[in-house]
Amino acid sequence: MVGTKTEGVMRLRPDDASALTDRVPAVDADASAHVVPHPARNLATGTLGKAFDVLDVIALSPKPLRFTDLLGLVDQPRGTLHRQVSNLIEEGVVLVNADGSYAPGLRLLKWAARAWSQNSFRIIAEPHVRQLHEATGETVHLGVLSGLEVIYVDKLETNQAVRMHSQVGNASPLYCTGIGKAMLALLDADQCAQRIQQFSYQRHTQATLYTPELLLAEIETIRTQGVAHDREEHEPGIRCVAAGIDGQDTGTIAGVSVTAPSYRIAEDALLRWEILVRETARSIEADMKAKMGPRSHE
Amino acid sequence: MVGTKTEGVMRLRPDDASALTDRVPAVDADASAHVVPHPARNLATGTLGKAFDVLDVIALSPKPLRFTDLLGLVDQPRGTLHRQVSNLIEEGVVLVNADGSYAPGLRLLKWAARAWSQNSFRIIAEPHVRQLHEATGETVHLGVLSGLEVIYVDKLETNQAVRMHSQVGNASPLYCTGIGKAMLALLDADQCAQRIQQFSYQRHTQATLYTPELLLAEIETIRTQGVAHDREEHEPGIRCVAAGIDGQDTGTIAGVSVTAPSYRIAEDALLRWEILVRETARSIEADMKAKMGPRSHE
DNA sequence: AATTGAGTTCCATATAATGGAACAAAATGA
DNA sequence: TCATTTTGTTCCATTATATGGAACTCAATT
Repeated sequence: MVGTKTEGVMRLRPDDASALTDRVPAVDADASAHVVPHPARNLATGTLGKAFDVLDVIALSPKPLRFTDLLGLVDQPRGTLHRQVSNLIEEGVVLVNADGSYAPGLRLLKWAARAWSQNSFRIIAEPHVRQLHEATGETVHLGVLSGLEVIYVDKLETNQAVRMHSQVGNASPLYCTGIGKAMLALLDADQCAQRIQQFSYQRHTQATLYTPELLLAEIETIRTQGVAHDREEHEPGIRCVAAGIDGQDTGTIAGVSVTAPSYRIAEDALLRWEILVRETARSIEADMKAKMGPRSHE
Repeated sequence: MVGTKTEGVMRLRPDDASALTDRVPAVDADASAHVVPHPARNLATGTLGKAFDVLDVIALSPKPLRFTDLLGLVDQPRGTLHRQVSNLIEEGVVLVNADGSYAPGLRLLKWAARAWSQNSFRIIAEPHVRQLHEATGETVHLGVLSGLEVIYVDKLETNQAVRMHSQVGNASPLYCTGIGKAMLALLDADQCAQRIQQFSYQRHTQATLYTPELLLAEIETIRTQGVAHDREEHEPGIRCVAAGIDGQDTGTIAGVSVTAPSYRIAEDALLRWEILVRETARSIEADMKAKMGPRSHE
């Protein structure tokens, strides 16, 4: 019986990419960085795949899209696209704004609330993540590999703020985040290489590893060290230490990390984190083995 | 409508209530919902509708379902259902647990995070909701009408607890919640009557209005008073005062509420809340009118 | 070894999605 | 103001896709 005592609680926050606080200047001052399409899209197989493809474009677009905008982003004839969107609207997963632009619908919230609260990996990992948070006193993330991205499923913030935010459900690229790189290092050569090819690299900061070569070398290092560092590669001024979690026969690949602003991190803290984060990852793996068992198929 | 008891251990929530009592409401496999936007479920139109129907059953089930369980809940032949589920899995919206049971997938989180953060109604309502929270010092909910349910899109809790929880995305029935009843009172006679017929009533508490007649009378009262009361009709010991929000030509029907445990509510507070909640609803409506404009099409 | 139950695959058929083109409705602009 | 373009919507013969009954595999049970 895995996770019989779920806390049906999900916290969402507006997409504020900053891993840390609101004081981060946000690199995306230049809109051009954001305009870049949607990196991790499925190759639409079947009717369902195509519909989700459209939903993806609508949901993941940084700006509201109207019909013609969509038409430019999705490779579909007008009539077809129109019907696909109509269906999505009728199903409540897409809604139409006042100006005719589309947005993802609230029906998705309901599904997601369940997806989060029922997720057995997250449930198993939670106590370990909390322990890491208490041990370090810094922000801790828990993320899961999904395609070319890491999807965050939990976050414990250094609670200095009055309100506690979370960015559950937000996604980041693999190549410029600690958890992302740690997960890549866990994949077998093929899987890893394949993804490294597919990324559409962007220099989020000066330190971003923005070529397959740089990334491959980094991942080699991560493999030997067992931890990954994000040295302000995603957000300026933000560092993190992460470790990958290999779900083995459960099929889950995930990661944990500790994050903090660079100026606050002492050398010895960094070392201590490496150990703690690695231990946390190992504990979670052990717990998964004990509580989840092998996956039956696929 | 939710355990605001901060003791953190015995938190009961709509979702996991069934984890304890195994009466299993068994996913309302009822009904012939037609005209309503996206009804609870059923009458799957097109391939997409059928797929979402399956997803709904998987996501909304109180207990993990394996293939044969699903087969009993969805009206589809084996071969068909198998392919539908396979497609959902391939698309990442359904995942397979270790024991072969299905669960909603994490891809939904990403969509939902966007749906929430982009939702213009929620954005407009937020400052008003926060103001109400500050004025009352009690838990405040913001919910939107979706089919036969209210989906909560925001929640400000009385922050006595260390961790702040939210149940964004959770859904509750219309007939036994303050916001739900307030929204019903806002609908035109047809829409209202239609839903009142479709509900599958359950006596959540002693006070639950569990027949169409009781409910209709209540709604009449709500119409004249402009506020709805939840007198421990959903959760024992929990009361709330709610007001409906009529989005007019935006098509949105929503509601706000103030919630607290019965023992803590003084008579004068109740009166004060009625006024504050109603004012909040009116302010949100005004803001919507100003900032959203009419919807272009159905 | 025989039997049941759960899950998966196959494939002729029916059904639903497709997409080009014609149509309607706003927005533009001269 | 009316013509013109842009944007969104509908139609329908064609084609691709989903359908579902049946046969099959693989474990558990007896």
